[in-house]
Amino acid sequence: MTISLRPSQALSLWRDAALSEVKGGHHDLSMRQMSILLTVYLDAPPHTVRGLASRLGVTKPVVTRALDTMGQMKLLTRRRDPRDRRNVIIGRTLEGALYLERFADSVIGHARDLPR
Amino acid sequence: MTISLRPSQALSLWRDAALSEVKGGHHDLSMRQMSILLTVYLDAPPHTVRGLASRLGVTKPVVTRALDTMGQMKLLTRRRDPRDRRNVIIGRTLEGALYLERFADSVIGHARDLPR
DNA sequence: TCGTATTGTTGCGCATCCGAAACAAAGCGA
DNA sequence: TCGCTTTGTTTCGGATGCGCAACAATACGA
Repeated sequence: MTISLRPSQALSLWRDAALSEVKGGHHDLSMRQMSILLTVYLDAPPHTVRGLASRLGVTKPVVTRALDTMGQMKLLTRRRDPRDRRNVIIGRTLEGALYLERFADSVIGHARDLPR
Repeated sequence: MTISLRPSQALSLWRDAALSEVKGGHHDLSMRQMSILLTVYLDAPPHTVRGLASRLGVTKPVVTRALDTMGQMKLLTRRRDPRDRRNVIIGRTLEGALYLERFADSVIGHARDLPR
């Protein structure tokens, strides 16, 4: 499946979706945080701090802090790996799933009526 | 022109583009900041603080501070309106245009090879 | 000219973030 | 058991963000 976009369409799509998010008064996540959240929900588990850090090319403290914030927002969870208690397993939440589902719908809607 | 996306494709596209941005070590803009930047570059000028604030549904200080930050990043400029010196006109820069051009290419590239 | 409205900025107290380094806890090999 | 490694968190100083309210500068009508 190939989806063709022209530059102005790509930017319009991003702007419209981000704008809906802002106007909706939801979380104001940075690109780093959004990358982490989406990776947790799109890639196969398990997810660890170390894994996410290397996947994103950022340091571990960055991931730890993003988990602090988004954990407090109930967008994901943290728990110790019982098999290797050094690891922390990052899990999904119902709230996070609903948030991304709604976000995806927003992107889809804006993609549908993009200026030609 | 109608572009059809399924939810997982919408999220993958956003994730891949955001991830490239993060891994590229560029600016870590929030959705609010990105909305402002894109609005300035996509909508017809002139752009004012008040106009952007109402367009985004945020307060004026939010816009002022975003302009502080992105102005320092050279992504846009501020100058007084000579006709009504209460107004501040927000302008584009070469650097901002290049940044968004590159970003658009990234989105396009990821949209092209999206999983079916 | 004088009062009032409009525009953008700043001050306040507080929360979050950064990178780098130090750190505690857990696993593991000899 | 005793280092050594690995994992995630915390600390540090400093930057940035927030909402809300007060503010200065400018415009404009009576």
